[in-house]
Amino acid sequence: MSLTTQKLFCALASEPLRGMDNLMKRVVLRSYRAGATIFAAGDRLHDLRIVRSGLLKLCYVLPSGDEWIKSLMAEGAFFSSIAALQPAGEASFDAVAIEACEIECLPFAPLMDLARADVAWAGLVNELLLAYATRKELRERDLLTLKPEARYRRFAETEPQMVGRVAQKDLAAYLGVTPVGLNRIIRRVEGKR
Amino acid sequence: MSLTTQKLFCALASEPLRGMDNLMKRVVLRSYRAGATIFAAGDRLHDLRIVRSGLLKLCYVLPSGDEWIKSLMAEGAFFSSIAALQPAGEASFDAVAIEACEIECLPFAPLMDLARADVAWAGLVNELLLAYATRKELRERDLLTLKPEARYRRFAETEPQMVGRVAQKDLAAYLGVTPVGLNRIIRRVEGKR
DNA sequence: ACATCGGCTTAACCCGGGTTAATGCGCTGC
DNA sequence: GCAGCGCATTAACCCGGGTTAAGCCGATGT
Repeated sequence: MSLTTQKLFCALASEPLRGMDNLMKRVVLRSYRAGATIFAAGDRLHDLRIVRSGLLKLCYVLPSGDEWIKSLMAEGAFFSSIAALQPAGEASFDAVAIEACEIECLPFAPLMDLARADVAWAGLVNELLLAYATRKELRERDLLTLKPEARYRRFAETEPQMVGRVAQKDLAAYLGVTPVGLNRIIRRVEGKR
Repeated sequence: MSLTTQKLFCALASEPLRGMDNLMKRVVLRSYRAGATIFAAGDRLHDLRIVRSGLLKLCYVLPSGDEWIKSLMAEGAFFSSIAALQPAGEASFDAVAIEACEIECLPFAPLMDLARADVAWAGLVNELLLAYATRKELRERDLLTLKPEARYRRFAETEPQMVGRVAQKDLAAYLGVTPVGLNRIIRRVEGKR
């Protein structure tokens, strides 16, 4: 079977990776229905997760009950909890399926064993972290320098296919506005056509 | 001489690092006066930079001339441009000294050579990226889930020594409000004592 | 001593998004 | 078919921060 994980790794790696086939045997495929919780804040994660199909959200739920979406992950994306890499680390956010999802789960342990023994694998882990850091950096930039309306415009431009896939309230939580606020923005922006 | 860079690496490394002394010989110390530009958006960076003393800001300057501060870096912090790690990458932000700074510059090339040859060094690079990603993640979270006033409160609580070190306009640019707006917030918050 | 300049303070007005609430619509389950 | 629920829509009102502008204060240079 052809794994999305393997495609991802091959695309990121700058050198051939020995032991790929053995590692791929450790991948477990899990399925979730739309709305299902994939993991919750406080959980210990022991694997890297790669989206084979579907769409999910990573979200912070505040004590007040408000939900803010950290990221939206679609086919080909990978996620986990950075904190969970630390020995005593727990996820600080929830992962919830928006559409039905198939997730490939690759345990950290054998990946880290390879990375500790083989510089090519260590390089791959590096690329994964680099890709992650780059994503966070772009998002930080948008949140810092753009107002809500500009954030919506950019999202609609750069990820048009996503606009139809996520509920408006989720998009609002992702952009950092309330659902009512986003609805107003959409009406205003789309009205100008 | 004792390098901040070496202390940082030893603190992050999980295994002994062979060749540390040789690498440290490649470190160049640079000094900047307050207000000096350390690098500008568009520059190619070829080194990792570690703050030995002083305080600086990394900032996006928009076409409109508005400046937003991505991060504040004080003694012991390290920075560079993630984009600059890519072959054709340029920094997307400016680095400007707030106080007079001494910066240790460590060229990427010998560090990457070590990382490609020695898994212990690859592990260190991993830790550096991990620390960076964690920082970005926390900031993203604050920007997404907190309103300006709450961001100021958190900053004043978690980094009280910084409040006196940075100009109010810089703190405003860091928190994502205008100087006038921040001044209002401070008056409001401090008034409640 | 004086002029200059940048940053802080304050005030007045504006506006975008928050809040609350009512309405309608489509989906699900019975 | 019908009840119920969650989400989108719309409206009214509120408020925090943006904008503009004026005055002030301290540091700097002459």
